[in-house]
Amino acid sequence: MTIELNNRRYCSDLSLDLNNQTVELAGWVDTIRDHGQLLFMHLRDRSGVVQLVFNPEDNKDLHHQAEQLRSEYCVALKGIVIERDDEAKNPHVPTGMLEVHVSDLILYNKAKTPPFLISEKSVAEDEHQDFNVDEDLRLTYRYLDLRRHSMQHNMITRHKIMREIRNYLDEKGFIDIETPVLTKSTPEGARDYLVPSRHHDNCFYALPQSPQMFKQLLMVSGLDKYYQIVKCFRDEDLRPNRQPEFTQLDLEASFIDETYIYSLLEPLVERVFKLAGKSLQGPFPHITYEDAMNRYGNDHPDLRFDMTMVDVTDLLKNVNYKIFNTIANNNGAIKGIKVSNKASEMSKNMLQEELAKKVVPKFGGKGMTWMKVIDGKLESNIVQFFSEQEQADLIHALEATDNDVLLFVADTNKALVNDVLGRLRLYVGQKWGFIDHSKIAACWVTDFPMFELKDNRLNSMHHPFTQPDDSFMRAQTTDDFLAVNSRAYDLVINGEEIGGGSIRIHDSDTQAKIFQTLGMTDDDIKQKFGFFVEALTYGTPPHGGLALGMDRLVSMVLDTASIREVIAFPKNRVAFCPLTQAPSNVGNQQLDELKLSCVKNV
RNA sequence: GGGGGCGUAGUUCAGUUUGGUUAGAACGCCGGCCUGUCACGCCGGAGGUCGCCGGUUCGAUCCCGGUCGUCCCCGCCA
Repeated sequence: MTIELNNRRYCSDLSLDLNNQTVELAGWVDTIRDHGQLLFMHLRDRSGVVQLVFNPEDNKDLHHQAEQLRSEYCVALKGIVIERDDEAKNPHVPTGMLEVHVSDLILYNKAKTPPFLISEKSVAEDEHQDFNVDEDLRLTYRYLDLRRHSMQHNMITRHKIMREIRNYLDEKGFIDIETPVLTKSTPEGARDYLVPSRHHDNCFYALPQSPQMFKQLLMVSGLDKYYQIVKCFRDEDLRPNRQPEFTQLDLEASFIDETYIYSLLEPLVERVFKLAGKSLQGPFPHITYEDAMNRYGNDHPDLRFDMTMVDVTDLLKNVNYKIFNTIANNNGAIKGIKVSNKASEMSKNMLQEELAKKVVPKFGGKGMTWMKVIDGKLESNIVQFFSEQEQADLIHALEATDNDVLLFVADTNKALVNDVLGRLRLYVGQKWGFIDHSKIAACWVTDFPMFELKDNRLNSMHHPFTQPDDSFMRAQTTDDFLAVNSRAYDLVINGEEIGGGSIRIHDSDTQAKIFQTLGMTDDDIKQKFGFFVEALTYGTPPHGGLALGMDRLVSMVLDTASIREVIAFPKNRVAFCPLTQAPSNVGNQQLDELKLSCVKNV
């Protein structure tokens, strides 16, 4: 028997408009409910499920055939759409008002019992019901994991986001141009993945950490507006939200400034989140790097809640509390956050034993001081060391009112105070319900330092092609250079860095001085960036761009636990693919051709 | 590279505290019954190298050492 499938429909396309009509469907057996005579089944395809009915009174042979079916068997069928009786309708399933009375059935393939349950039962109420299976097992059988409805939803949404981005950038005049994957190793940044060359002895390609130099070369070429959704590779240790290969939206444009980038990206981000029914409005707030560090303790502030850090060092220069006094008078910092309206809920025991003694030390802090605001006065285990004036100053500085809790971190190392208190802010915000998870809070972080000290040497904070501010060409000393800001910007959403970019250097004098400042010799430059510096001398336009981490963005839009949920075939935590067993050994013949040999480490 | 957690049935987990006869549950799977189920129900059944190697012991899933795998935190990620 054959069933004509060119007009087949998806399960969730079925509606009462098709009542009493014949339809063709194809997919996998999702669930079976066998009543001995009447046999119900859910058929699943990528759109969802629909209930099939086999009644032996209608067709005994067919019913017998259907009784042989098991979960995950691949089938096609022909049947009539029938509206269910009212009491038999299932409001939890989108097609629950109807069912298909099957007349013809083809079994394409049986299936072994899968290593984990694929059916998600189509229970709409808790769509994110627990799917708790070891991730390596899921990755080993990823093709079955991807048969699950929620994974298909993730993949389909990812596709829609990519399509939205391409449409938008096309509207804006951007051209999609591919850049090489086999390319040149760059000395800066992350570790490169290397590919040995068979044609050139002792030579290696590197997989791109990003198409950075190529996209700038495209601007030299006059292509003007470029974008690409492209894989990038970095051989660093993995983290939950990090993969050795990941996808970036990479874009670059000429004759533009920061304002152009902001106004280009903001509607794009809005449209992307709108695909998942989430709204946010531009313009996104701007916050300088310095502000972000001082008020939030990191350069990727979570603006979904307030609780900003306040510096009270100057108020406590004469305080009797010895720890604070020493720190305040030795160039240290004392900073606090206000936990609004939680004094009655946060017990002294929790504040002291949990936060001060366990949580804060885990964040690298030496200690934490807490105070509660009760009847306009401060209460804590150390409040007697603070004068009335100092107490009033603290309440005023943190704009505290009754039932607030103030948490302070102090250290002679100012950067440490920002770091520890920033982490504490996030911890408290999370644990005590200050984060509104329905909210999308985006911002631009700007005015990054151009350089940072790394192993006591000047190092590019963003990358060496970033345009510095005007003070750079005058700068001489290390301190001068450290004071230079760059024209870089990061896009931060809900406390996560989603992307970043900069206005680039377009004249070779500035570029040369940057390389020089970074301690690179002429030979270094020539060998590593020679072609690039040369290119800058042929009429380079002013230009700039940005790259967005697409895996993180999609993961955020879909609210998944990790980026691996939005990547079809990810690597696991140790950069291994349990499905293909990559990376793996290769034969000696392959190694010989590459003139490589493995040094066994015994 | 440093620190920590975990590894028991196809899956998710109990059990190990205090070593002791036959290692359990739920779901899944197989068989039987069942005409309106949709987490169908009822009855029955199969299914285990307790990650691996070694040690202690009369005896090890349990204690100790090592090893492998995996997850988390820090370093790292221009």
